[in-house]
Amino acid sequence: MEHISIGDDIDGYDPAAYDRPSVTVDLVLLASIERQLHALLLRRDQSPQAGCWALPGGFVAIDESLDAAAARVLRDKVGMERAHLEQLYTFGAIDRDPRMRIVTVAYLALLRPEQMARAERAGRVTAATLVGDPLRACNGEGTDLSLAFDHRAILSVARERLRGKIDYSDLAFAFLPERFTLRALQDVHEAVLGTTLNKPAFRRKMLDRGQLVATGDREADASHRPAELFRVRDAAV
Amino acid sequence: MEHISIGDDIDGYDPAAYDRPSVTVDLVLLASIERQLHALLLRRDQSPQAGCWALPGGFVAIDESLDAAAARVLRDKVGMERAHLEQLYTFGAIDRDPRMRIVTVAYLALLRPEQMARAERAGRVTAATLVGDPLRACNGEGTDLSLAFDHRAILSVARERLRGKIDYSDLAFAFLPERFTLRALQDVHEAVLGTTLNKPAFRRKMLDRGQLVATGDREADASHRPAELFRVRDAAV
DNA sequence: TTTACTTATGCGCGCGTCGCATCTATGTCA
DNA sequence: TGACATAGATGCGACGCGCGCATAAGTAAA
Repeated sequence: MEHISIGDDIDGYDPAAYDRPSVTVDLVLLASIERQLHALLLRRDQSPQAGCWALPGGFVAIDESLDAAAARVLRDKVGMERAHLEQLYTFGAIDRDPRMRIVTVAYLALLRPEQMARAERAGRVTAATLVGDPLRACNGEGTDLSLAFDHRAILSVARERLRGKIDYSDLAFAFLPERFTLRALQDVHEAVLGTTLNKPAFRRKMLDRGQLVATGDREADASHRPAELFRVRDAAV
Repeated sequence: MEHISIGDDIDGYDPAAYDRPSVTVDLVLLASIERQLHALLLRRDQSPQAGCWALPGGFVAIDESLDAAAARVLRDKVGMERAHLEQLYTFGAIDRDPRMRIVTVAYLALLRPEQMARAERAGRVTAATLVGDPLRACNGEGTDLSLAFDHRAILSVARERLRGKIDYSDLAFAFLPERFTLRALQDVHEAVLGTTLNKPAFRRKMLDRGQLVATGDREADASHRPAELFRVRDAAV
């Protein structure tokens, strides 16, 4: 084993000479349901942090890109084929995992309500509601869930990222089916921002943006006047 | 060596059992000089990509956080003690480095002009101008520099990040000395955005924000009416 | 069929922001 | 002392956006 300082240049560096961090990806899977943000979590049954809730994650293989690893975890651990995936932030504190040194690249995955419901029915993950500031994760009964490792911080960063991007990007549409009402779009914005918005102003802003196309059809199930269904102009999402 | 699939849970995983990516940090060191963005680059003298220009970087040690690694590279490779450091994005394509599989966490470091000049005088790094869209790196004579690996993509992401954040964060002040004129602040914004801005509107917006404090002093060297010097209210930056 | 209720949709007012043009102030330099 | 360059202030107009209100369009109950 050569003696090359870790501070030396990459050129001439022997990758086997030094211990290196492991690299994982963790997925923050979010959906907007009933004007609230929900995240999919796994209940840990092993030590450490048994009984705590964790984000789905997995190691990055040597022959696999970060994006590919995120897609694989989405497929294998959540049972989902496609979703709006976007890199969020990389967490690399020394003691963030007590078992070994792990650097994790967090990804954000935005789901439609039926995707989240289907993943939950598959039984490997459970949806939790994200509320409050600072962020808490609650189950259906409203009791707080304790989160494993630094996953509460990861969820907080995810929510902050959403809040910062929602009103100038088209990421809100990733939470919605292909055809949706303006009310549903506003619900997504309110769930992400945690506030209420002015309806006529929201309506105008969205329509003036030129990104929405009216389909002429209307929602079917409503017990009131049915709203018009829109879709996104480009094949965004 | 046990046979645990890379897709298995982290629990019960032997970190020595599989090849893992190496983790590095790369630093995008930027300054705003004469209404243009400049970046500090290292000229590679070894294969691969000898003669190309690269970002300063280094491996992340096993007992070192990502932020600490970035600070260490800043100190050891650039000779700089303190700077506004902020994580940018993590690049993990399989073939981004031909020597080995490397996942790199890119950091953004914002420098004041005299910091960049001092680092350049130290002789290890050279400043290049970032111009155009898509981004190009030019030397003093205006000829393009060829960048190593995926470092052009990293620089592009850095510039995009700056453009997205400059008008709602206080990152512009990291480019400026403690006391500065409104004209200098506007120059920073124009360098980052690559556009020209309206002077009275910019002035009003900045002053109305309540973040600036007038010092009462004025710049000294001007061959015209000297502008007032301001500073940031909080010890931001 | 009528009536009450709920929600969608459209219209108009007012405020604050921002771009633009213009004017004044204050320094240097010939 | 006057030309010149830039700082700094002010006023006008367009536009975005919050907000209230009127109206339309459905359902459900009487």
